[in-house]
Amino acid sequence: MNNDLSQYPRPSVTVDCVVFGYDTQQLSVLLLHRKEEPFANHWTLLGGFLRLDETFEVAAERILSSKAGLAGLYLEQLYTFGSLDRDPRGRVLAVSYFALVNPRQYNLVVGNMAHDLRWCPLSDLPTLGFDHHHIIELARRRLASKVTYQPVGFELLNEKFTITELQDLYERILGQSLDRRNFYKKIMASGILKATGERREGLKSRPAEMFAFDKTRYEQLIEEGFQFKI
Amino acid sequence: MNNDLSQYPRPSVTVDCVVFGYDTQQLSVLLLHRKEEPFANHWTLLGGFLRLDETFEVAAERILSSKAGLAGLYLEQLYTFGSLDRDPRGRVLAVSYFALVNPRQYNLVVGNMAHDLRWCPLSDLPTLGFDHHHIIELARRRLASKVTYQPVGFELLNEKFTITELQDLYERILGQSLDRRNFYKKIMASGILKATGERREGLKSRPAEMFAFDKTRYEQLIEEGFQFKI
DNA sequence: TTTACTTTGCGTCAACAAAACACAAAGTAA
DNA sequence: TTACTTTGTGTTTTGTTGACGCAAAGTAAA
Repeated sequence: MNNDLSQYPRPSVTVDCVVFGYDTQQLSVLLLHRKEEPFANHWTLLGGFLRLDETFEVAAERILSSKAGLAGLYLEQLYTFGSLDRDPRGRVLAVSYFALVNPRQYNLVVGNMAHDLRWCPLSDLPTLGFDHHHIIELARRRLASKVTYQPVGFELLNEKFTITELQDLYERILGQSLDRRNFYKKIMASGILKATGERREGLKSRPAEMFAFDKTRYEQLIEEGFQFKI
Repeated sequence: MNNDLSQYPRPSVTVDCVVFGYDTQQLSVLLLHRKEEPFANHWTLLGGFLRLDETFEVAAERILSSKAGLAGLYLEQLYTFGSLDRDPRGRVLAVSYFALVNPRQYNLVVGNMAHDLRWCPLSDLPTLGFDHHHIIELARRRLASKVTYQPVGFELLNEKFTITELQDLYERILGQSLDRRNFYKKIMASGILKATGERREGLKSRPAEMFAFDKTRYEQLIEEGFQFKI
């Protein structure tokens, strides 16, 4: 290493976000329709160039806010992609993040570049630009593995939800069906939900009790060495 | 995004490697004593600037080879660090990798910059430059979690080893002691070891049988849906 | 108001996996 | 021989998971 950084050629670096949303019983990602080259008229993840005065997280928040009007999301670094040919313009690294959001709690605000912005179901993705298919696939796997040992899924639901709703979300994330009664017992026994007293009304059968994620209790349990697991 | 990359300021990017080694019943990392600023006379991870014509993996191999004479190691991306002040020279991102190596199988070749290069026990690390303490701590946790569901530890041992040696390695990685008999049964039942017929001689008690990791068999088992677990 | 139907909440039981522990066999050291 | 250490295998106890039964609480229709 040398003390003068300017003598080394530097790559461009983008921060690309895989924003997961869950609504009407579907797991989706937020995609943006590009107008400019490269990959004009292709769908891509929300991304942008990292500025030298911001961390990855700050860049991700700027990008999510300016391109979709989203703020304060759960964010986690996923992986950094660096193949030589992933961007036709030259050497561009992508530090990828994944985010979880409840689409009902935010209105999408399309940025001033006026691209089309849309929730696309994971089960039916369009052709994507760059290596974004690859990034989404990795994010999907990471989410599936994460959800089994950390209560992250709640970010995707309304504040109050029924156990059945929670189970449906888990089944979509994991891609497999779970026994309703065992799931119920497991999640209740974990102690991380608090009853709200309310019930989901207006359906054609017995109204289910609604619960909320008890973050304080969860942190307390973690302190005591408890391990969340589904 | 714009088609001309040159208009955006670009960060420098290094690839930094956490090389784990296990020998004489200790888990160590390979560290390099710096002579130049910044952090002259501090110990740091093996790292170097990414070149525009190489992937992270190629860069890691170049760095490990040129600075320590190591080649063909098990490599895995760990995390990308990007805080604003992690390098006093300016904005430098670090794409970190961790590597596993059996110190007995390689002779360290100190690079032509003639730094001091040393295996430092994880339990007794010196003060490190940059945020490398932080990187090592993350790598340590990742290795501990990985070793429970993937047979990666074998990279750290000789080709042939006894079950007791394997258990000692696991105990050091996990930081907890395991029941000898249960460990023995579990690892044998997994089917990923093949007997060599040889025995560890010259000790003061019953000679133990030596085994080798059966990679072919492991891949076959994975194919059948088997899940490795300790 | 009765009956049929759906979904919820809770319980049971068997199968399997993990943790705790007993012990003989195979070597070395005195 | 005897004492000692470590290895390889077995058994028992405990805990967890998966499969499934069923009454309770609601709606819809007769």
